[in-house]
Parts: sequence; C-alpha cells; structure tokens
Amino acid sequence: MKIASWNVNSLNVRLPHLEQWLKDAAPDVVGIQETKLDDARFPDDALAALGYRSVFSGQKTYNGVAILARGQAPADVQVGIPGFEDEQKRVIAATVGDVRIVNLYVVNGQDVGTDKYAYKLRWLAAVRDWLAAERALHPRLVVVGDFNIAPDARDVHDPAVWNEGHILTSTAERDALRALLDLGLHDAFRLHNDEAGVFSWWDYRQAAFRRDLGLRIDLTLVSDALRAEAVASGIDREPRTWERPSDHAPAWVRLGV
DNA sequence: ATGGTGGCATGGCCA
Repeated sequence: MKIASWNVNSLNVRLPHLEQWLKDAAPDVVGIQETKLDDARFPDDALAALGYRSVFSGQKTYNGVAILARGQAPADVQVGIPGFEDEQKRVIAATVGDVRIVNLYVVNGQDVGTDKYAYKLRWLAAVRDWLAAERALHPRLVVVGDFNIAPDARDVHDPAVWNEGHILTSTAERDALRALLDLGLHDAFRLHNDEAGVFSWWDYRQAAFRRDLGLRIDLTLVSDALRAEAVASGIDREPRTWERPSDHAPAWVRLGV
C-alpha cells in the first residue's frame, strides 16, 4: 500500500498535474492539501474516472484538504479537530482498508512571534491531543501532510538561516513536531534515509527550485504498529519540474511489498 | 534589507 501526501496549491490549477502524477506514481492513498476550492467544486468525477474515490473538506481561496483512495471509498470520515473551533479547513481523516489515515495542512505561521505563529502552536497542541486518542483507537495509523516544519538541519538547504529563530524551523515548532512523534509515530523518510538535502518544497521566488534551495516539510508518519511494514519512502521531485508546478513535491511511504 | 513569485474574493492577503 503506497500512501502519499501532496500540497497542490490550488486543485483548480493543478488537476492536470494530479491526474498525470496519479497515473505515473499509482499511489493507493493520497492526502491532498491546499485544494483552495469549495466542496461543490471538488473534481471528484475527474478523479473517479482515474479510479480514485475522494473525501474532502474545502473552502474558497485558502486551505482545503482531501483524501483519495484507489478502488474504494475512504470510510469513517472525520473533518476538523474534534473540540477545536476552526474556520480553516486543514484536517481530514478516514479509514482505508485496515489503515487509519490522517491528512494535515499544518498552519504556516508567517513569522515567529506573530498571531499566526501563536495560532500554529495552539493548533499543533490540539492536533497532538486528538492524535493521542486517534492512535489509541487505531493502532495502524498513518499521518501525512504539509507539516510546515522541517524536522532537523538535514531538512533545510541552509541551516545557518533556517534555525531556532526562523519560521518552519523554530524550536517551539520542532518541539511540537517532536510531541507528535512522541505519541509513537515515525518520520517514514528517516526510517530508510539519513542523507541531508532531500527536499519537498521550494519557494517560487529567487529560482529556488533551480538552485535546489528547499526544505523537507511534507512528511509521512507511521505508527509503531506499522513501522516494520514501512519498506520504502521518498519524495517525487519530477512534478516540481513540470510547467506551472505546485511549489511542493509529493512525499510517499510504501507499506508492505 | 521587506523584496522576490504564485494563487485568488483581482485587492490585498496568504504562502
């Protein structure tokens, strides 16, 4: 079972990219972030034509998440964080086969010390409490998403800039990610690869992709029960090379053979 | 240093 995560930065613009990548990569499950469209406009028919059933939670202009599953409808769908009031559509969870999937579009946070940064940390604390319960209910748990946090210095192109005082790498953000991992979750990419300089996001500005000035902020986390089944994990750089790309590349984990 | 690029409620906002 191949499970992936992709921030498409507008599904209106990126539907052709998603369709091509589904054909190329043939994932079984995909968490999509930043769909940026209302539920009424979600392209579920186009995705069904490729064999994928979709569940989604969106809004105009900002945010929006979905889970796609090949050949079966995601079941027991949960939208949002229970008990956490939030206008922003950033969370969807569902069961596919015998695996519980949680898809997160983590708050960006703008800059350390801003109101948005405080919201990011509050939001992450609420996610942690919810995932503690979710993990107890569903030992076979995979959490994917745009985490908007680079786990450590290997995951940034310039550790002198991207460090404790900077958004996406600040100590409080990394501590919040650590608190999620401490629930018994593992960054699947790091189960198989300890190299530095493998990225999933490159800013549109300053020719960052051409210069490979990226960060690894798109993650797939597997629970203790799935750790031994996570046989491979990676990032597909190719869609970032296409015309009019998302600024993110898909990240994936494979469970079993 | 407060721009650089891209998306969308096309006018500022968010990333």
